[in-house]
Amino acid sequence: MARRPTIKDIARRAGVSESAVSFALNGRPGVSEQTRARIRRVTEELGWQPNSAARALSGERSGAVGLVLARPAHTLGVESFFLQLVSGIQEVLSAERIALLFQVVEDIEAECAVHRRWWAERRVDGVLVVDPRTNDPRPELLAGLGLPAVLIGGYGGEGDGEGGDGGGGEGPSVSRVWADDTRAMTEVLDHLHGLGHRRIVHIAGLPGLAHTARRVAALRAEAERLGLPAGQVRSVPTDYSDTEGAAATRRVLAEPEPPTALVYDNDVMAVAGSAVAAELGIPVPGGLSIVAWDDSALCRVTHPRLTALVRDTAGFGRLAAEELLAVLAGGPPRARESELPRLEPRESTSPPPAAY
Amino acid sequence: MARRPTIKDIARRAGVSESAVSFALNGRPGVSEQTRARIRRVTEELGWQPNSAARALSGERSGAVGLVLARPAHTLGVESFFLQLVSGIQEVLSAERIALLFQVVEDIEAECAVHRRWWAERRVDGVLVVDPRTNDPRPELLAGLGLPAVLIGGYGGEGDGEGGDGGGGEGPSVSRVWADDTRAMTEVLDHLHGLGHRRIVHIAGLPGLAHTARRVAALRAEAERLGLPAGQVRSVPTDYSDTEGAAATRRVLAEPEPPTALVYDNDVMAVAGSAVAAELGIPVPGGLSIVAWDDSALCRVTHPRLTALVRDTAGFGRLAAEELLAVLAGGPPRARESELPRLEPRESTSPPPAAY
DNA sequence: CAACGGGACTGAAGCGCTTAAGCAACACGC
DNA sequence: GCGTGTTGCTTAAGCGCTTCAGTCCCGTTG
Repeated sequence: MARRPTIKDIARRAGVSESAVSFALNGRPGVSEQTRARIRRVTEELGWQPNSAARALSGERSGAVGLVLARPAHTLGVESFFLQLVSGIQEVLSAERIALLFQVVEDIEAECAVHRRWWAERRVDGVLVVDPRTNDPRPELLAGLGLPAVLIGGYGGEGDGEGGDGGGGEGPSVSRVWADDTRAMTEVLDHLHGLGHRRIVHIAGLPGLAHTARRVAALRAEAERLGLPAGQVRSVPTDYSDTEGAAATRRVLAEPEPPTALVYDNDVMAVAGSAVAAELGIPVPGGLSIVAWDDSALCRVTHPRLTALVRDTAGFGRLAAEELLAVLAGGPPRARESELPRLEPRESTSPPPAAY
Repeated sequence: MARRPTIKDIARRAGVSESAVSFALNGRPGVSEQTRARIRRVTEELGWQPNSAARALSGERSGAVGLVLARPAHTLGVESFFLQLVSGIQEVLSAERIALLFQVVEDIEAECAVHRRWWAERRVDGVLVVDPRTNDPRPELLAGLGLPAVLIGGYGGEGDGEGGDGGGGEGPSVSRVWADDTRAMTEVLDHLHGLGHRRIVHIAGLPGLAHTARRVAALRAEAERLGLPAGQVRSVPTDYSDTEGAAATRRVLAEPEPPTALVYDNDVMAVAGSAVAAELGIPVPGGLSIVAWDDSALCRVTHPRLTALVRDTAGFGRLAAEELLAVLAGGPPRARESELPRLEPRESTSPPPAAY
């Protein structure tokens, strides 16, 4: 086990003081180019890397950011969304040598506790917050702690919210990156309506999540605009799991006037739903059209392949990480919109059955 | 933004020295029970938490462990395995207030670089290593750095390997937790053989991974024992992706004498394969039996539901985390076996078609 | 009754780094 | 010749914690 060199070792070898080394390596003025070059050479030779703890202790920066995933264990795992997001986030972070602390917890209370702890322990310089909710306690908590944060998937133009901080009323009080679910949902509905569908059910995700609320609202608004009564076009809530997705599908398909098209809030439920249709002997898309929100391998492995709303999840993660870096650098809170999800038509959508 | 209290604040409020506080809070002797109680009370009041950087700097422990996932981006995401594993790991770690640093990278060289960096920066006290390979460079690297590690999914009783360290030749040179893939594969094959299948193809995962090699070897050995020629029972490699899983399925089903049963090395490929069968009009299980290695929601959402090898992945994670804690506490390297994967028969397996 | 032992606590150093302040050497202008 | 900068470095303090070597006081003991 090799001993790790410190700046003291570098200083000795280069014949200068420790602070000269620190200045040189951090690109600050006060060292001649010549000396700087020599110090850098010695550093290379010794393979020195800054001790993160020492840096954190003096520099007040831990060089790490945190991300908590609050999901009940049974809904974990089958979502492609998450790892893609993380991999995008890390592309940006690791270029800046920032580490990612990751924690999985059961619920949002536990998540808040983790944030408090990280803050108190000075473990992280900032956090990324996923799955924003309606009445989300987290922005307020984080603002209170002064822990820089970026909300991933928040916003819908709903204003600066929690008040106080900003003063002016201009811009959001906490940074966010978001996708325009409202417009995406509108487009999906228009697409299905254009194909001739009039009875459409949206198998929604967890009701408490902000984007679920926005999709539900968008569906209702667009249905109204198209003159479709609420009984024919509506949303039903689930917990995102395959189980509830399948159950909801079974339920609505058993109605006297079943829908001719289903829009699922994630890929897992869409696949589960298409299996239910197969089981019931309902042909897809002949007897039922299916759209999945979020694309993944899943949508491509079913038969027929599922029409899906594709988005660049890794890109979304990159955007979020960039935004967090901007906040850490002292930038003002912003809301940045990612590109609009794109509807990728595959074999699971077609005009409704003629009988209708 | 509240200022975070330090032991100095506690010391002042409790009327003792900082070192008394440190002793009291760390449960060391040298403080009376009375004083200790008082210090604890003040600590509670102030809501103090140790500054992790300061602790790391003096105590030589960072209070964090690392986990790197080296996967090309396109195979990321649809695996339930991973998040389940992490959630199990964290159940154990967070009870000990140990943070998890998580990093996703493209390949194993990048992973090694991350380990080196974490070590040099003293970011982590130890690491968890997933996806062990044949000729894996990581155990040697980590042993060289003196970075405590636990291999997840390694071993098969292949001995202590890399030599040197242990001296005695007793026990492995690095800790591992493992599942007995060999026996599991044997059981799967026996099950299929018992049903009457004689032509069986194993759609394997990445050839470089140690457990793939073990499963392949186990398949061959058991086929031999059962007197089945290598042409009839064999493995074909893939990269675990749905695409290659589907392609391999298509390929073997197009052969003049196609297999009557397929064993997939993960759930995603199994689902993709069952979609290919549907597309080709081959009934499952009537015309083709399918077994998935690793269960997840996926296996339950297809129609028919897939017979799968179930294992307690979160439990596996817990075991790994516990083992890492043991290593950090100075324990000797051990190989701990997790419970044997259990074959959960569902509707995708049956006797082969009578025609055969 | 002085010497001793030990429990309870304090002081100070040190982990590896950053950074404010200090200082020597030199150039410049008047 | 002397102030006034500048440049290029050093010294020292400090981040919050741990830990080791003392110190002090009190009860024992020969």
